[in-house]
Amino acid sequence: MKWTKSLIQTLRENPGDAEIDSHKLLIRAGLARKVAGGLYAYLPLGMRSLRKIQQIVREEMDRAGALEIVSPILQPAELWRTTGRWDTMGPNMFKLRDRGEHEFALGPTAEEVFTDLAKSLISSYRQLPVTIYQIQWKFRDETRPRFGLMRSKEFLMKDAYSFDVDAEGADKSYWNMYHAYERIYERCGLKAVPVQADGGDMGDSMTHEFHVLADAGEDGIAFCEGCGYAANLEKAERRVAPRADAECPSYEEVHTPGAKTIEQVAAFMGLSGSAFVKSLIYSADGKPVMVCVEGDRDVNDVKLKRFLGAKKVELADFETVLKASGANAGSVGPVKPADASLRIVCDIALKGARGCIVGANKDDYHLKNVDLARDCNIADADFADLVIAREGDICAKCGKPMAIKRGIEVGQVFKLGTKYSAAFNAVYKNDKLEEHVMIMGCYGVGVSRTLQAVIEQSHDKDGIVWPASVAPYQVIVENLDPDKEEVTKVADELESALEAKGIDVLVDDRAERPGVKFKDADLIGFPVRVVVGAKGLANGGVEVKRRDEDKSKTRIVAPAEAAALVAEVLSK
RNA sequence: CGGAGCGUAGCGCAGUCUGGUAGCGCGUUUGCUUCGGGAGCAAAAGGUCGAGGGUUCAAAUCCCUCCGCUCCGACCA
Repeated sequence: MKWTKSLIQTLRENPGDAEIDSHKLLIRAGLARKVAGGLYAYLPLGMRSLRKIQQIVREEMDRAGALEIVSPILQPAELWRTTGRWDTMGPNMFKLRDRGEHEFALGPTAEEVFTDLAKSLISSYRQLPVTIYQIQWKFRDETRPRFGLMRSKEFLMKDAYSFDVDAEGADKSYWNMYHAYERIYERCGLKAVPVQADGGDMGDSMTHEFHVLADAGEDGIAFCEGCGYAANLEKAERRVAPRADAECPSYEEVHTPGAKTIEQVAAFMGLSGSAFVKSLIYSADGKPVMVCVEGDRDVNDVKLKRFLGAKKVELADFETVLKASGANAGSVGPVKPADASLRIVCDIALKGARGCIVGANKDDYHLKNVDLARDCNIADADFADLVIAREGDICAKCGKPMAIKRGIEVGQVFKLGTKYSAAFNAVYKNDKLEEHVMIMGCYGVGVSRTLQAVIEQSHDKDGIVWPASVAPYQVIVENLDPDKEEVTKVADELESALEAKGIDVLVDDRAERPGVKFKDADLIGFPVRVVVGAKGLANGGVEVKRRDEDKSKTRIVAPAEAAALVAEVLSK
């Protein structure tokens, strides 16, 4: 391929609306263009990389024994009503009607469609286990698309669904996909780490997210250096040393006019945040609950939800707060709330806490010298790990401190159990003609997000540094003198020789100055650059350099041997 | 959905406060000179100033309404 015929457009300046490096490079290198907020067109270069990632995913899925199909993007509402998700997915799903007023969704995922298909295709245990997948565009009405392809309204996802006769089989299918994912990311040149995640509505289901570590990542992950435990912040469990607080005298009221937040009260009283107990009124499936954590901690909604066994938890509205505690938010505390029957749950770190400062359940007042056991009505069983893990928290498994890093979620594997198959009555018959519900798993790879994650993980100040496996072209041949026939002849012959070896090559045949061409080559990030110029040819040959190596490593070789050298350099 | 900001040439921006009929850099086209890490000179093309309404002799600029985009937060299989 010749540059002058390739519609490649690079930009000298960063796009004004990009924040993170990978997003800037995506646009500057001419891989994609924004069409509207959260919607992108993949240009020829970006399309080539996207296809390479797809192909890796496809090969590894096939190798794992999964079967590729394609299902409609436009999905009928009735499938979603079967599981109740037409309503529970809420505004995250794009919904529309046809001219006959029939309702449809633009598929945000495809559990329903695949379960329904499996129901119609599978009737016997002899057909199981089976895993089906597709690589298809997905749609989510994100409230806030951002960071280019990282979070967009439309994205390419590989989604797979496994169907098994029993839990043991489902476990096998799960780990089969898990290992396929490890291979996929490795082949994409990505360091993706599996981390444990919360099963959400599926309770304690087994699930792992695959994260590419990057400061620009949207998710926090806790890592234990000691035992290798890795979990996202929603899930990460911590161990807490028992407190040995000294006994304190009876509590007393302190007037704290106008001080609402912990910081304000702390400043008012000249104390640090950790001496405080932060008390929040939550609504759990509509019922108010008070949640107490150390003053400088944040409540983890996911842990709270799981602990309470609730379907939905959210901060209560002001009315509920006032009714439950007797005060407005800012002066709420666990000592004698207005609603005497109010359940109070506490973070485990508060077990045995004495001498604390809490809200007085009376506007503009706090209490000091509170002993939670002595002064509050809290059940022993209502102490649990309820906060978001942070740097230095103690690993629940091994007792070593954990580190917090940021990650980009590029995939997830999930044991679904029978949630969907039961809703659809997707059953098989066993060898005794008895019907059983199939056990399912689902497995996603964000293909377009992976593309950007590669860039985020692999770039420098000059541009992208593509791994050879997913680079738009593996090699760029810089024809520095396209107006000189003898130079062009060498460049074009090299192009043919490389293509004959199955290597993607782009020939930069533009009548630009060398500096412009080198800058563009670095920006786009071709793994190997070959320079063909009159000056070089006169000095013995063409130059071969890897993008990730310094100029000083440049190899000079006779034109006839260049193709072989490029193949060798590329394979390193 | 709450808070903030921005919409002016393909891209990046100035001009808006204090109204007077649109400008800079990059890119594009042409010519000459250059030519190994984003060249120089000269010329040229390219704009419903986000949309609609209002005030005014006159609106990119002031007022109103709407739309779009971005950031922070909430949310996120």
